[in-house]
Amino acid sequence: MDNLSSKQEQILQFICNFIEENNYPPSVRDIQRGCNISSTSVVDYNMRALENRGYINSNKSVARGLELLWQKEEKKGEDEQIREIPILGQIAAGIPIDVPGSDSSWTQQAEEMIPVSTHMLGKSDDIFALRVKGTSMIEDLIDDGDIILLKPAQTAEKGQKVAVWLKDEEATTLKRYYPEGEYTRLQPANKTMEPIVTKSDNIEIQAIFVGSIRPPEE
Amino acid sequence: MDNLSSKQEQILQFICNFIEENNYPPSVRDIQRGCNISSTSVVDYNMRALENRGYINSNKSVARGLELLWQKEEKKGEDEQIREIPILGQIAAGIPIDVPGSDSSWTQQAEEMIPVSTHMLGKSDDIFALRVKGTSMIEDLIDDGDIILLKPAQTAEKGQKVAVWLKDEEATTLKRYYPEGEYTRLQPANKTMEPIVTKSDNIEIQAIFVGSIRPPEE
DNA sequence: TGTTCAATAGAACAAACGTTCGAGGTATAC
DNA sequence: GTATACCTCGAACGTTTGTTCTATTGAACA
Repeated sequence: MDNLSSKQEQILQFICNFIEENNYPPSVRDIQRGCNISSTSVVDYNMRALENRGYINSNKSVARGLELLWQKEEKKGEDEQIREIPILGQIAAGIPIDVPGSDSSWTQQAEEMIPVSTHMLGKSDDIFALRVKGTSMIEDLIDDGDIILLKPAQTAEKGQKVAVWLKDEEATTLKRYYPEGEYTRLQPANKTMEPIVTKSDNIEIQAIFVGSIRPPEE
Repeated sequence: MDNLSSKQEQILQFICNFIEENNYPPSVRDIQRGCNISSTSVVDYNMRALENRGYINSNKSVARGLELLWQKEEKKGEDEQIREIPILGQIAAGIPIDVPGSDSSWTQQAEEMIPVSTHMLGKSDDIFALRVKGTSMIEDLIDDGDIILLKPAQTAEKGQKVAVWLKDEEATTLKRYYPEGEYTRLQPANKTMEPIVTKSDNIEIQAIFVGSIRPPEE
Protein backbone atom coordinates (compact mmCIF):
# COMPACT_ATOMS: atom_id res chain seq x y z
CA MET A 1 0.00 0.00 0.00
CA ASP A 2 2.35 2.64 -1.22
CA ASN A 3 1.94 5.36 -3.83
CA LEU A 4 -1.23 6.38 -2.09
CA SER A 5 -1.96 9.75 -0.56
CA SER A 6 -3.37 9.68 2.94
CA LYS A 7 -6.75 10.59 1.51
CA GLN A 8 -6.72 7.74 -0.92
CA GLU A 9 -5.69 5.39 1.82
CA GLN A 10 -8.49 6.69 3.98
CA ILE A 11 -11.01 6.18 1.21
CA LEU A 12 -9.82 2.65 0.63
CA GLN A 13 -10.13 1.81 4.30
CA PHE A 14 -13.57 3.34 4.42
CA ILE A 15 -14.80 1.34 1.44
CA CYS A 16 -13.43 -1.80 3.02
CA ASN A 17 -15.15 -1.16 6.34
CA PHE A 18 -18.37 -0.08 4.70
CA ILE A 19 -18.65 -3.27 2.71
CA GLU A 20 -17.87 -5.34 5.76
CA GLU A 21 -20.65 -3.63 7.66
CA ASN A 22 -23.31 -3.32 5.01
CA ASN A 23 -22.53 -6.02 2.51
CA TYR A 24 -22.90 -3.53 -0.30
CA PRO A 25 -20.50 -0.89 -1.55
CA PRO A 26 -20.77 2.76 -0.54
CA SER A 27 -21.91 5.50 -2.90
CA VAL A 28 -19.69 8.43 -3.73
CA ARG A 29 -21.58 10.52 -1.22
CA ASP A 30 -21.28 7.85 1.46
CA ILE A 31 -17.55 8.09 1.02
CA GLN A 32 -17.72 11.85 1.07
CA ARG A 33 -19.50 11.87 4.40
CA GLY A 34 -17.50 9.02 5.85
CA CYS A 35 -14.17 10.63 5.09
CA ASN A 36 -15.22 14.25 5.73
CA ILE A 37 -14.54 15.27 2.17
CA SER A 38 -16.09 18.50 1.05
CA SER A 39 -17.00 17.63 -2.50
CA THR A 40 -18.09 14.60 -4.47
CA SER A 41 -15.66 15.56 -7.18
CA VAL A 42 -12.77 15.09 -4.78
CA VAL A 43 -14.00 11.60 -4.12
CA ASP A 44 -14.33 11.03 -7.83
CA TYR A 45 -10.84 12.36 -8.41
CA ASN A 46 -9.27 10.03 -5.88
CA MET A 47 -11.38 7.09 -6.91
CA ARG A 48 -10.00 7.36 -10.41
CA ALA A 49 -6.53 7.30 -8.97
CA LEU A 50 -7.39 4.18 -6.99
CA GLU A 51 -8.87 2.54 -10.03
CA ASN A 52 -5.85 3.30 -12.20
CA ARG A 53 -3.61 1.69 -9.64
CA GLY A 54 -5.77 -1.39 -9.50
CA TYR A 55 -7.09 -1.09 -5.98
CA ILE A 56 -10.72 -0.99 -6.99
CA ASN A 57 -12.87 -1.68 -9.99
CA SER A 58 -15.48 0.93 -10.68
CA ASN A 59 -18.38 0.08 -12.91
CA LYS A 60 -19.20 3.28 -14.68
CA SER A 61 -22.52 4.96 -14.11
CA VAL A 62 -23.82 2.16 -11.99
CA ALA A 63 -24.96 3.13 -8.53
CA ARG A 64 -22.57 1.59 -6.04
CA GLY A 65 -21.05 -0.39 -8.87
CA LEU A 66 -17.86 -0.68 -6.97
CA GLU A 67 -15.61 -3.68 -6.60
CA LEU A 68 -12.85 -3.89 -4.05
CA LEU A 69 -9.77 -5.60 -5.45
CA TRP A 70 -7.68 -4.85 -2.43
CA GLN A 71 -7.86 -6.54 0.96
CA LYS A 72 -6.56 -5.52 4.34
CA GLU A 73 -3.47 -7.47 5.28
CA GLU A 74 -5.18 -8.91 8.34
CA LYS A 75 -8.08 -10.28 6.32
CA LYS A 76 -5.74 -11.76 3.76
CA GLY A 77 -4.12 -13.77 6.51
CA GLU A 78 -7.41 -15.12 7.76
CA ASP A 79 -8.36 -16.45 4.40
CA GLU A 80 -5.11 -18.22 3.84
CA GLN A 81 -5.07 -20.31 6.95
CA ILE A 82 -6.89 -23.04 5.13
CA ARG A 83 -6.32 -24.95 1.97
CA GLU A 84 -8.44 -27.58 0.27
CA ILE A 85 -6.40 -30.69 -0.35
CA PRO A 86 -7.66 -33.32 -2.76
CA ILE A 87 -7.86 -36.89 -1.56
CA LEU A 88 -6.75 -38.66 -4.72
CA GLY A 89 -7.38 -42.21 -3.60
CA GLN A 90 -5.98 -44.91 -1.38
CA ILE A 91 -2.51 -46.22 -0.77
CA ALA A 92 -1.47 -49.55 0.61
CA ALA A 93 0.61 -49.39 3.72
CA GLY A 94 0.61 -53.17 3.87
CA ILE A 95 1.23 -55.52 1.02
CA PRO A 96 1.37 -53.44 -2.14
CA ILE A 97 -1.99 -53.57 -3.78
CA ASP A 98 -3.15 -52.05 -6.94
CA VAL A 99 -4.75 -48.73 -6.34
CA PRO A 100 -8.09 -48.44 -8.09
CA GLY A 101 -7.84 -46.20 -11.10
CA SER A 102 -4.13 -45.81 -10.81
CA ASP A 103 -1.89 -46.11 -13.80
CA SER A 104 1.51 -45.23 -12.40
CA SER A 105 0.01 -42.05 -11.02
CA TRP A 106 -3.12 -41.29 -9.08
CA THR A 107 -6.26 -40.15 -10.69
CA GLN A 108 -6.10 -36.41 -10.96
CA GLN A 109 -9.78 -36.23 -10.23
CA ALA A 110 -10.20 -36.03 -6.50
CA GLU A 111 -12.96 -38.09 -5.00
CA GLU A 112 -13.06 -35.75 -2.07
CA MET A 113 -11.45 -32.62 -0.74
CA ILE A 114 -10.27 -32.13 2.79
CA PRO A 115 -9.64 -28.70 4.24
CA VAL A 116 -6.28 -28.58 5.94
CA SER A 117 -4.73 -25.89 8.06
CA THR A 118 -1.67 -24.28 6.56
CA HIS A 119 -0.09 -25.26 9.87
CA MET A 120 0.11 -28.72 8.40
CA LEU A 121 1.59 -27.63 5.12
CA GLY A 122 4.72 -25.99 4.00
CA LYS A 123 4.61 -23.40 1.30
CA SER A 124 4.37 -25.97 -1.45
CA ASP A 125 1.07 -25.78 -3.21
CA ASP A 126 1.04 -29.23 -4.80
CA ILE A 127 0.40 -31.32 -1.73
CA PHE A 128 -2.26 -33.98 -2.00
CA ALA A 129 -3.81 -36.54 0.29
CA LEU A 130 -4.36 -40.30 0.28
CA ARG A 131 -6.30 -42.61 2.51
CA VAL A 132 -4.13 -45.32 4.06
CA LYS A 133 -5.04 -49.00 3.83
CA GLY A 134 -3.26 -51.40 6.13
CA THR A 135 -1.11 -51.10 9.21
CA SER A 136 2.43 -51.60 7.98
CA MET A 137 3.42 -48.12 9.12
CA ILE A 138 1.81 -48.43 12.53
CA GLU A 139 5.05 -47.76 14.40
CA ASP A 140 5.39 -44.49 12.55
CA LEU A 141 1.97 -43.60 13.89
CA ILE A 142 0.21 -44.15 10.62
CA ASP A 143 -2.79 -46.40 11.02
CA ASP A 144 -5.31 -48.00 8.74
CA GLY A 145 -7.82 -45.36 7.66
CA ASP A 146 -5.60 -42.37 8.33
CA ILE A 147 -5.35 -39.66 5.76
CA ILE A 148 -1.79 -38.77 4.85
CA LEU A 149 -0.50 -35.65 3.19
CA LEU A 150 2.10 -36.12 0.49
CA LYS A 151 4.33 -33.86 -1.52
CA PRO A 152 5.15 -35.00 -5.05
CA ALA A 153 8.84 -35.82 -5.49
CA GLN A 154 11.15 -37.89 -7.66
CA THR A 155 13.85 -38.45 -5.08
CA ALA A 156 14.00 -38.93 -1.36
CA GLU A 157 16.48 -39.11 1.49
CA LYS A 158 17.33 -42.38 3.15
CA GLY A 159 14.82 -43.22 5.84
CA GLN A 160 12.07 -40.91 4.63
CA LYS A 161 8.55 -42.18 4.32
CA VAL A 162 7.67 -42.28 0.65
CA ALA A 163 4.97 -43.42 -1.68
CA VAL A 164 6.65 -45.59 -4.31
CA TRP A 165 5.44 -47.16 -7.52
CA LEU A 166 6.67 -50.73 -8.05
CA LYS A 167 6.91 -51.14 -11.80
CA ASP A 168 6.88 -54.93 -12.03
CA GLU A 169 4.18 -55.36 -9.45
CA GLU A 170 2.25 -52.44 -10.85
CA ALA A 171 1.36 -51.32 -7.37
CA THR A 172 1.96 -48.47 -5.02
CA THR A 173 2.92 -48.64 -1.38
CA LEU A 174 3.90 -46.42 1.51
CA LYS A 175 7.19 -47.37 3.14
CA ARG A 176 10.42 -46.04 4.55
CA TYR A 177 13.01 -45.62 1.81
CA TYR A 178 16.47 -47.20 2.10
CA PRO A 179 18.48 -47.13 -1.14
CA GLU A 180 21.31 -49.66 -0.97
CA GLY A 181 23.07 -49.47 -4.30
CA GLU A 182 21.68 -51.84 -6.88
CA TYR A 183 18.83 -52.81 -4.60
CA THR A 184 16.48 -50.70 -2.57
CA ARG A 185 14.86 -51.73 0.66
CA LEU A 186 11.37 -50.56 1.44
CA GLN A 187 10.97 -50.91 5.17
CA PRO A 188 7.58 -51.08 6.86
CA ALA A 189 7.30 -49.62 10.33
CA ASN A 190 5.84 -52.79 11.73
CA LYS A 191 7.93 -55.50 13.35
CA THR A 192 5.65 -58.24 12.15
CA MET A 193 6.29 -57.40 8.52
CA GLU A 194 9.26 -58.03 6.29
CA PRO A 195 10.87 -55.31 4.20
CA ILE A 196 10.48 -55.33 0.47
CA VAL A 197 13.80 -55.52 -1.35
CA THR A 198 13.74 -54.89 -5.03
CA LYS A 199 16.00 -53.62 -7.78
CA SER A 200 16.46 -49.90 -7.53
CA ASP A 201 15.32 -49.41 -11.12
CA ASN A 202 12.07 -51.17 -10.33
CA ILE A 203 10.86 -48.40 -8.09
CA GLU A 204 9.73 -44.93 -8.82
CA ILE A 205 9.36 -42.48 -6.00
CA GLN A 206 6.16 -40.56 -6.32
CA ALA A 207 5.75 -38.53 -3.19
CA ILE A 208 7.16 -37.87 0.25
CA PHE A 209 5.13 -38.05 3.43
CA VAL A 210 4.64 -34.70 5.09
CA GLY A 211 1.89 -35.24 7.64
CA SER A 212 -1.17 -37.16 8.63
CA ILE A 213 -4.69 -36.57 9.78
CA ARG A 214 -6.55 -39.12 11.82
CA PRO A 215 -10.32 -39.19 11.50
CA PRO A 216 -12.16 -39.14 14.82
CA GLU A 217 -12.96 -42.32 16.69
CA GLU A 218 -16.27 -44.09 17.22
CA MET B 1 -36.55 -22.89 0.76
CA ASP B 2 -40.28 -23.39 0.99
CA ASN B 3 -43.11 -20.89 1.16
CA LEU B 4 -41.65 -19.23 -1.90
CA SER B 5 -43.36 -18.80 -5.24
CA SER B 6 -41.31 -19.78 -8.25
CA LYS B 7 -40.85 -16.12 -9.03
CA GLN B 8 -39.51 -15.36 -5.60
CA GLU B 9 -37.20 -18.31 -5.84
CA GLN B 10 -36.00 -17.11 -9.20
CA ILE B 11 -35.33 -13.63 -7.86
CA LEU B 12 -33.41 -15.01 -4.92
CA GLN B 13 -31.25 -17.11 -7.20
CA PHE B 14 -30.64 -14.16 -9.47
CA ILE B 15 -29.56 -11.92 -6.61
CA CYS B 16 -27.23 -14.61 -5.40
CA ASN B 17 -25.63 -15.11 -8.80
CA PHE B 18 -25.44 -11.38 -9.45
CA ILE B 19 -23.54 -10.71 -6.26
CA GLU B 20 -21.21 -13.58 -6.93
CA GLU B 21 -20.42 -12.15 -10.35
CA ASN B 22 -20.27 -8.45 -9.62
CA ASN B 23 -19.51 -8.18 -5.93
CA TYR B 24 -22.31 -5.69 -5.53
CA PRO B 25 -26.04 -6.24 -5.29
CA PRO B 26 -28.38 -5.79 -8.25
CA SER B 27 -30.81 -2.92 -8.58
CA VAL B 28 -34.53 -3.47 -8.87
CA ARG B 29 -34.26 -3.00 -12.61
CA ASP B 30 -31.35 -5.40 -12.86
CA ILE B 31 -33.58 -8.02 -11.29
CA GLN B 32 -36.41 -7.06 -13.58
CA ARG B 33 -34.30 -7.63 -16.67
CA GLY B 34 -32.56 -10.68 -15.28
CA CYS B 35 -35.77 -12.47 -14.44
CA ASN B 36 -37.85 -11.21 -17.36
CA ILE B 37 -40.31 -9.42 -15.17
CA SER B 38 -42.49 -6.84 -16.81
CA SER B 39 -42.64 -4.24 -14.10
CA THR B 40 -40.42 -2.92 -11.37
CA SER B 41 -43.35 -2.98 -9.01
CA VAL B 42 -43.60 -6.73 -9.37
CA VAL B 43 -40.01 -6.96 -8.31
CA ASP B 44 -40.73 -4.65 -5.42
CA TYR B 45 -43.72 -6.70 -4.41
CA ASN B 46 -41.80 -9.94 -4.32
CA MET B 47 -38.81 -8.36 -2.66
CA ARG B 48 -41.00 -7.31 0.24
CA ALA B 49 -42.21 -10.86 0.53
CA LEU B 50 -38.63 -12.07 0.59
CA GLU B 51 -37.71 -9.49 3.18
CA ASN B 52 -40.63 -10.39 5.46
CA ARG B 53 -39.56 -13.99 5.39
CA GLY B 54 -36.02 -13.11 6.26
CA TYR B 55 -34.30 -14.07 3.06
CA ILE B 56 -32.93 -10.62 2.35
CA ASN B 57 -32.42 -7.34 4.12
CA SER B 58 -33.39 -4.32 2.07
CA ASN B 59 -32.08 -0.94 3.06
CA LYS B 60 -34.83 1.44 2.14
CA SER B 61 -34.28 4.04 -0.51
CA VAL B 62 -30.64 3.17 -0.90
CA ALA B 63 -29.56 2.19 -4.36
CA ARG B 64 -28.59 -1.45 -4.32
CA GLY B 65 -28.89 -1.37 -0.55
CA LEU B 66 -29.56 -5.04 -0.54
CA GLU B 67 -28.23 -7.66 1.79
CA LEU B 68 -28.52 -11.35 1.12
CA LEU B 69 -29.27 -13.28 4.29
CA TRP B 70 -29.84 -16.52 2.47
CA GLN B 71 -27.20 -18.73 0.95
CA LYS B 72 -27.41 -21.48 -1.61
CA GLU B 73 -27.15 -24.89 0.00
CA GLU B 74 -23.99 -25.67 -1.94
CA LYS B 75 -22.24 -22.55 -0.72
CA LYS B 76 -23.36 -23.15 2.84
CA GLY B 77 -21.64 -26.49 2.68
CA GLU B 78 -18.40 -24.97 1.51
CA ASP B 79 -18.30 -22.53 4.35
CA GLU B 80 -19.07 -25.09 6.99
CA GLN B 81 -16.39 -27.57 6.13
CA ILE B 82 -14.06 -25.79 8.47
CA ARG B 83 -14.11 -24.82 12.08
CA GLU B 84 -11.58 -22.91 14.13
CA ILE B 85 -10.64 -24.93 17.18
CA PRO B 86 -8.83 -23.25 20.05
CA ILE B 87 -5.62 -24.81 21.29
CA LEU B 88 -6.06 -24.24 25.00
CA GLY B 89 -2.66 -25.43 26.14
CA GLN B 90 -0.65 -28.54 26.67
CA ILE B 91 -1.41 -31.89 28.21
CA ALA B 92 0.98 -34.43 29.61
CA ALA B 93 0.79 -37.81 28.01
CA GLY B 94 3.66 -38.97 30.17
CA ILE B 95 4.08 -38.37 33.86
CA PRO B 96 1.32 -36.00 34.93
CA ILE B 97 2.69 -32.51 34.98
CA ASP B 98 1.07 -29.32 35.95
CA VAL B 99 -0.33 -27.56 32.95
CA PRO B 100 0.68 -23.92 32.83
CA GLY B 101 -2.20 -21.71 33.76
CA SER B 102 -4.44 -24.59 34.64
CA ASP B 103 -6.58 -24.54 37.72
CA SER B 104 -8.62 -27.69 37.34
CA SER B 105 -9.63 -26.49 33.93
CA TRP B 106 -7.74 -25.06 31.02
CA THR B 107 -7.40 -21.43 30.36
CA GLN B 108 -10.34 -20.35 28.32
CA GLN B 109 -8.14 -17.99 26.41
CA ALA B 110 -6.71 -19.86 23.49
CA GLU B 111 -3.10 -19.27 22.69
CA GLU B 112 -3.74 -20.28 19.13
CA MET B 113 -6.51 -21.42 16.83
CA ILE B 114 -6.27 -24.31 14.45
CA PRO B 115 -8.65 -24.72 11.54
CA VAL B 116 -10.01 -28.24 11.44
CA SER B 117 -12.12 -29.95 8.87
CA THR B 118 -15.58 -30.87 10.02
CA HIS B 119 -14.58 -34.33 8.82
CA MET B 120 -12.64 -34.55 12.05
CA LEU B 121 -15.46 -33.35 14.25
CA GLY B 122 -18.86 -34.56 15.16
CA LYS B 123 -21.70 -32.12 15.46
CA SER B 124 -20.63 -31.00 18.89
CA ASP B 125 -19.54 -27.40 18.89
CA ASP B 126 -17.52 -27.36 22.08
CA ILE B 127 -14.52 -29.32 20.93
CA PHE B 128 -11.12 -27.90 21.80
CA ALA B 129 -7.52 -28.84 21.18
CA LEU B 130 -4.41 -29.48 23.24
CA ARG B 131 -0.79 -30.02 22.38
CA VAL B 132 0.56 -33.32 23.65
CA LYS B 133 3.71 -33.54 25.73
CA GLY B 134 5.33 -36.93 26.17
CA THR B 135 5.02 -40.29 24.50
CA SER B 136 2.96 -42.35 26.91
CA MET B 137 0.21 -42.79 24.36
CA ILE B 138 2.54 -43.73 21.54
CA GLU B 139 0.88 -47.10 20.94
CA ASP B 140 -2.39 -45.32 20.40
CA LEU B 141 -0.67 -43.33 17.71
CA ILE B 142 -0.42 -40.19 19.76
CA ASP B 143 3.10 -38.82 19.78
CA ASP B 144 4.88 -35.99 21.51
CA GLY B 145 3.94 -32.75 19.83
CA ASP B 146 0.70 -33.97 18.32
CA ILE B 147 -2.39 -31.86 18.60
CA ILE B 148 -5.37 -33.73 19.95
CA LEU B 149 -9.02 -32.83 19.73
CA LEU B 150 -11.10 -33.27 22.84
CA LYS B 151 -14.74 -33.13 23.70
CA PRO B 152 -15.62 -31.93 27.21
CA ALA B 153 -17.26 -34.66 29.31
CA GLN B 154 -17.77 -35.67 32.91
CA THR B 155 -17.98 -39.40 32.34
CA ALA B 156 -16.36 -41.89 30.02
CA GLU B 157 -16.60 -45.51 28.94
CA LYS B 158 -14.07 -48.07 30.02
CA GLY B 159 -11.07 -48.02 27.73
CA GLN B 160 -11.66 -44.57 26.27
CA LYS B 161 -8.85 -42.11 26.03
CA VAL B 162 -9.60 -39.27 28.39
CA ALA B 163 -8.04 -36.18 29.83
CA VAL B 164 -8.31 -36.46 33.60
CA TRP B 165 -7.59 -34.09 36.43
CA LEU B 166 -5.81 -35.68 39.39
CA LYS B 167 -6.96 -33.72 42.40
CA ASP B 168 -4.19 -34.63 44.84
CA GLU B 169 -1.43 -34.28 42.34
CA GLU B 170 -3.02 -31.16 40.87
CA ALA B 171 -2.13 -32.29 37.41
CA THR B 172 -3.76 -33.33 34.19
CA THR B 173 -2.88 -36.29 32.03
CA LEU B 174 -4.06 -38.13 28.97
CA LYS B 175 -4.63 -41.84 29.52
CA ARG B 176 -6.93 -44.74 28.83
CA TYR B 177 -9.65 -44.91 31.44
CA TYR B 178 -10.33 -48.13 33.38
CA PRO B 179 -12.66 -47.68 36.34
CA GLU B 180 -12.32 -50.61 38.73
CA GLY B 181 -14.63 -49.89 41.60
CA GLU B 182 -13.01 -47.96 44.39
CA TYR B 183 -9.87 -47.46 42.39
CA THR B 184 -9.38 -46.31 38.86
CA ARG B 185 -6.56 -47.32 36.58
CA LEU B 186 -5.19 -44.84 34.10
CA GLN B 187 -3.39 -46.86 31.50
CA PRO B 188 -0.75 -45.39 29.21
CA ALA B 189 -0.45 -46.84 25.75
CA ASN B 190 3.24 -47.48 26.14
CA LYS B 191 4.66 -50.78 27.35
CA THR B 192 7.59 -49.12 29.08
CA MET B 193 5.31 -47.20 31.38
CA GLU B 194 3.29 -48.27 34.41
CA PRO B 195 -0.40 -47.43 34.81
CA ILE B 196 -1.48 -44.92 37.39
CA VAL B 197 -3.86 -46.38 39.94
CA THR B 198 -5.62 -43.95 42.19
CA LYS B 199 -8.82 -43.67 44.18
CA SER B 200 -11.76 -43.10 41.91
CA ASP B 201 -12.73 -39.96 43.78
CA ASN B 202 -9.32 -38.50 43.16
CA ILE B 203 -9.93 -38.15 39.47
CA GLU B 204 -12.14 -35.90 37.50
CA ILE B 205 -12.77 -36.62 33.87
CA GLN B 206 -12.50 -33.48 31.84
CA ALA B 207 -12.67 -34.48 28.22
CA ILE B 208 -12.72 -37.42 25.85
CA PHE B 209 -10.32 -37.86 22.98
CA VAL B 210 -11.95 -37.55 19.58
CA GLY B 211 -9.08 -37.18 17.13
CA SER B 212 -5.58 -36.04 16.51
CA ILE B 213 -3.63 -33.92 14.09
CA ARG B 214 0.03 -34.48 13.50
CA PRO B 215 2.10 -31.46 12.44
CA PRO B 216 4.24 -32.10 9.37
CA GLU B 217 7.73 -33.53 9.64
CA GLU B 218 11.14 -31.98 8.97
C1' DT C 1 6.73 36.98 -11.85
C1' DG C 2 4.50 33.66 -14.54
C1' DT C 3 3.73 28.69 -15.45
C1' DT C 4 2.60 24.23 -14.33
C1' DC C 5 0.48 20.68 -11.94
C1' DA C 6 -1.91 18.07 -8.41
C1' DA C 7 -5.62 18.65 -5.40
C1' DT C 8 -9.91 20.85 -3.93
C1' DA C 9 -14.44 23.21 -4.14
C1' DG C 10 -19.21 23.94 -5.38
C1' DA C 11 -22.75 23.62 -8.50
C1' DA C 12 -25.30 21.37 -11.87
C1' DC C 13 -27.07 17.63 -14.97
C1' DA C 14 -28.82 13.38 -16.58
C1' DA C 15 -29.31 8.83 -15.61
C1' DA C 16 -30.34 5.34 -12.35
C1' DC C 17 -32.98 4.09 -8.71
C1' DG C 18 -36.51 2.80 -4.91
C1' DT C 19 -41.07 3.57 -4.24
C1' DT C 20 -45.95 4.56 -4.86
C1' DC C 21 -50.43 4.62 -7.06
C1' DG C 22 -54.46 3.16 -9.54
C1' DA C 23 -56.19 -0.27 -12.41
C1' DG C 24 -56.68 -4.81 -13.84
C1' DG C 25 -56.33 -10.00 -13.60
C1' DT C 26 -57.33 -14.49 -11.58
C1' DA C 27 -58.29 -17.60 -8.65
C1' DT C 28 -61.06 -19.41 -4.34
C1' DA C 29 -64.87 -19.07 -1.05
C1' DC C 30 -69.30 -17.68 0.22
C1' DG D 1 -73.45 -12.91 -8.34
C1' DT D 2 -70.08 -10.57 -4.50
C1' DA D 3 -66.09 -10.57 -1.72
C1' DT D 4 -61.50 -11.30 -0.79
C1' DA D 5 -56.78 -12.30 -1.25
C1' DC D 6 -52.91 -12.56 -4.18
C1' DC D 7 -50.47 -11.09 -8.00
C1' DT D 8 -49.48 -8.18 -12.20
C1' DC D 9 -49.04 -4.11 -15.01
C1' DG D 10 -47.67 0.59 -16.53
C1' DA D 11 -46.73 5.00 -15.39
C1' DA D 12 -45.15 8.44 -12.55
C1' DC D 13 -42.67 10.85 -8.65
C1' DG D 14 -38.95 12.27 -5.98
C1' DT D 15 -34.57 11.06 -4.42
C1' DT D 16 -30.02 9.17 -4.94
C1' DT D 17 -26.12 8.79 -7.54
C1' DG D 18 -22.18 8.99 -10.99
C1' DT D 19 -20.30 12.35 -13.62
C1' DT D 20 -18.94 16.74 -15.53
C1' DC D 21 -17.76 21.54 -15.67
C1' DT D 22 -15.49 25.58 -14.09
C1' DA D 23 -13.03 27.98 -10.63
C1' DT D 24 -9.76 28.10 -6.88
C1' DT D 25 -5.86 26.94 -3.95
C1' DG D 26 -1.10 26.15 -2.98
C1' DA D 27 3.23 24.37 -3.74
C1' DA D 28 7.27 23.64 -7.10
C1' DC D 29 10.03 25.53 -10.56
C1' DA D 30 12.42 28.61 -13.71
